[in-house]
Amino acid sequence: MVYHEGMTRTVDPSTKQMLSERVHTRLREAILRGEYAPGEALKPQQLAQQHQVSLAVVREALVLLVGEGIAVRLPNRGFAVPDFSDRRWQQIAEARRTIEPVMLRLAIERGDLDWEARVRAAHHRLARTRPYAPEEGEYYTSAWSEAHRLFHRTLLEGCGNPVLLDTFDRLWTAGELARRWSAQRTPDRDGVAEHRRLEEAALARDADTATEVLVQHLTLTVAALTSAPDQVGRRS
Amino acid sequence: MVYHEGMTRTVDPSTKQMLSERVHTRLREAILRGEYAPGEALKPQQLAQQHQVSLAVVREALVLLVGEGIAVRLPNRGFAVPDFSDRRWQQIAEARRTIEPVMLRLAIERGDLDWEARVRAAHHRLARTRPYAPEEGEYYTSAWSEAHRLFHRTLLEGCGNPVLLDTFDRLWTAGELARRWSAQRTPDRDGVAEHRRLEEAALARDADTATEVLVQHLTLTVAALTSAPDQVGRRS
DNA sequence: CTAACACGAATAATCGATTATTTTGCGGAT
DNA sequence: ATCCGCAAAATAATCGATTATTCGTGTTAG
Repeated sequence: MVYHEGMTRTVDPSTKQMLSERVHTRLREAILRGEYAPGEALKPQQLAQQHQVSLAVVREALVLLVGEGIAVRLPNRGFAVPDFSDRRWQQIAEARRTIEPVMLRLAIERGDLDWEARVRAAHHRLARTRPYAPEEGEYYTSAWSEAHRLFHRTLLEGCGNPVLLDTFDRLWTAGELARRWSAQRTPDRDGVAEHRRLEEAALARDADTATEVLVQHLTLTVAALTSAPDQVGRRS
Repeated sequence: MVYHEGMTRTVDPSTKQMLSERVHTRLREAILRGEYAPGEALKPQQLAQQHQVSLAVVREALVLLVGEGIAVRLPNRGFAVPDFSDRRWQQIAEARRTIEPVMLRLAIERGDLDWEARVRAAHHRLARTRPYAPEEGEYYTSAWSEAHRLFHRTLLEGCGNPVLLDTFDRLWTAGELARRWSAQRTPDRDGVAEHRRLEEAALARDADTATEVLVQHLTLTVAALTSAPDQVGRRS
């Protein structure tokens, strides 16, 4: 009796992922990267050909994206990238202003030494990452965006509640998507100082100051982006 | 040339729904109704046969459920109902205690006359619906559960922020799922009085009292269900 | 007797093709 | 010239079947 050598015991870890997961991840990144216009249709056939997979796989990935709020679905009319309005972006920002300060209080109250260390690490990484790539110019670098997200998330991770952190993740993703298409580009604000003050207040367990800085941080961002073009354009 | 009579111009609104949506809804209700054990596998083949649809449809519905947190997926191992632990249930309850009071403050601050009217209507409906069906005994009636959800949601709808309300919906659903399998049954607490006090404080625009009552409402529920059997069993 | 292995059955994931719906383009009537 | 209605094409939704992976079972080497 022949024992075949090509046993499926040892599998290549790189190819060891579901097709739909891979397509989902790639699509997610593409949308978040802004490679699609707001409202643009996501056509299964085109995507299937583009990614060399079947319709079912693409469809699965798209449904997953809908669940995440990164795509929308119109019955019998296919999938599309959501076209978030400025209004939507303000709503997301308000939701963050509503939820994150309370989470931060919990985190400051409960965070342990490991949390403190991770906050310092995340802040260091953020502070040492250049926000803009001079050559690319367009927008934040992906490295900075990720460091930014991780700093805010790490800060809140002290609360120790995965349900709340999941809520944060959702809001952050929605915000990234909406921010990309909002009317204004991000102004040159001193985000660096704000982040440092946030870190210091949190590690000093000064909840009042920390939440105040956080609210201001979130308010300034959205205000500068949408409702106060005067500040940016300096009219008259 | 023959013009076929069965033109698709006039469509029956009842059958005018995507198959996957219908299966998704039915599955969702079945799971929330507790027809599956925690951790039980959701087998596509079985469900496809049961609902008289193809695998792809069931699969789509299941992916959608995963996105909602009502099902989990293990790569190459299929779908299953999540087995929420008591710990998870406490985390969800804490998340609600964290988020909902702030939302309620917003609602009380912003709610208009229409909101007031809807709050009264929702409370009336809740108060006049019998929580338990004597014959069924097992659990809350679905009518009461829905009225309960709608009362809490209507109360928060005054905030006018769909993003926050979406967050509420998620937490509520997760809570319903987790509560069903938590160790304790719901004790005979005077939820009726709590709801009335909540309504009154909200309509009186008394944010402090309202949030206090809400926090207590949420705390008592989870405490009675999980961490304080003493209160229920009255030991010694 | 234990434990690892091979084999077969069950189930998950994927695919290619079919059916149903919407969109598009054309022709005719007002 | 514009609008309405009917095909034809495009695209979405669904299906049945194929391939890949895991799980259960019996067998055999140690």
